[in-house]
Amino acid sequence: MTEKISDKSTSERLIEAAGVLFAQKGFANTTVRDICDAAGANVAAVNYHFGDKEKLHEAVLNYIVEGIKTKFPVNVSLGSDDPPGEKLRNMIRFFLLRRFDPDRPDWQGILLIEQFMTVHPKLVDVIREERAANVDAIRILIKQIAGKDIDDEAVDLCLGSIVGQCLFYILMHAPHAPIPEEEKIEMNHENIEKITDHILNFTLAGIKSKCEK
Amino acid sequence: MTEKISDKSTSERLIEAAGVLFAQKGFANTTVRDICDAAGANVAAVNYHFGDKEKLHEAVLNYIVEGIKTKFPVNVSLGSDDPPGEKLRNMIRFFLLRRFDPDRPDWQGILLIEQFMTVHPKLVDVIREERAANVDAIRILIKQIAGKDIDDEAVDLCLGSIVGQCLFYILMHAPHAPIPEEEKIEMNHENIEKITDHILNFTLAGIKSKCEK
DNA sequence: GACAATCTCAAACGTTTGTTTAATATCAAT
DNA sequence: ATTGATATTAAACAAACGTTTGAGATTGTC
Repeated sequence: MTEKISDKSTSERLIEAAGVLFAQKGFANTTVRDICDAAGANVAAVNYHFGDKEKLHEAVLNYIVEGIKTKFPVNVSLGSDDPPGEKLRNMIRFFLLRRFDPDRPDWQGILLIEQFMTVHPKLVDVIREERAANVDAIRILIKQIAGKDIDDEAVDLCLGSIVGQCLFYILMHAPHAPIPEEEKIEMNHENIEKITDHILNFTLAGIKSKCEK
Repeated sequence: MTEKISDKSTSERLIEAAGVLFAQKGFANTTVRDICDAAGANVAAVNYHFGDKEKLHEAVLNYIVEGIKTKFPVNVSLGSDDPPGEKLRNMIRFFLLRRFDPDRPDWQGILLIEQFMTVHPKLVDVIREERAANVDAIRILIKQIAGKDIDDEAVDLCLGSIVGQCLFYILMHAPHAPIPEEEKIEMNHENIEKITDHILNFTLAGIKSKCEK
């Protein structure tokens, strides 16, 4: 009698085992035998529960995206009457937390970032929709912060600066990033708040300097 | 009699064909048969000239790195007596040009960026060395711009903001980035200058706001 | 032209891969 | 207890892969 690795169902164990391995070694370098071993399942389990390896991949990505979208709806604060700087701060913070949520296993964030380089066709639409909405929201906030005298080109440049600053922390924690481990900032709640404040203030100063010309 | 695809040597043609395909589909998804077909060579050519597929990979990466390091030595301007803002501008500009050099085929930049996610062991040392030198240089410039009253933590936050802003443009042009093609800014010389100036000014304002607290 | 070194070629080899098969086990409902 | 749907298993399959082989072509040198 063999010991069960966890009390979850086989398909759940497969999704989580696959997620860890995909994040670790990439989709192409992970074999279904690896996955099934890690999940304590038979080699045929992937095909029985998901059809094939590709569909398991889709299931893993959906599993992550669904969780993140409900927990961190980036647009949530836009309806309130907070000042635009406060709203911008919320968006920056959620953007970082989507990758570094301490309550979520790290492989989920890693896998999502990897999709920046090689997006899965099934995810393209979901990501693009969300992206378009977020980009529009940030553009509006930038205009509100800057006042009226800022042209669209300048708005887009500022948009790039905001997103870029967030991307830095996301990328520097990619598992194979060429950065010595000891130089990586630990992304706990305290540091995330600190970084969020920095990005916000840095950005506010940058935007203001933009319309004083 | 079969037509030669180019007048370059077989090993050169293999490196360039492999580079294009690796950038397009990734190392694992590219077969040596694909490479040899594209290079107009026999399947055995990879093994004859490089030993195996992995060593060809290394050869491709070396081929790119050597070219970039000699053409864009990021530290080159640090010795001069230009004002620190000017030096920072040069570093930003070179950082962007390393990826977007209009005189260099695009796959070279793409392949290098992909290494951010899954660094090849043979490249880790080269990249880390360069990175450490560049990071030190930028830190010094930030301190010079800020004056004396800025602590090390603040310097590192500003460093992240600078690198992040550059990364944004590099990442948004990854071949599979979830960004509609029509929204990508064309990275020609004119726009690179424009973006460089923006990042510089945005950063200068950000740094100054940092030491007025 | 003869020789040796270098290179190219079609064919085949041994593994690894994702997938399928058919038999067996599990379990709820009647 | 029997039945039928669902799930798991060991074994095998076919295709694709990186690599090797041995024979032939090409090239440079004397």
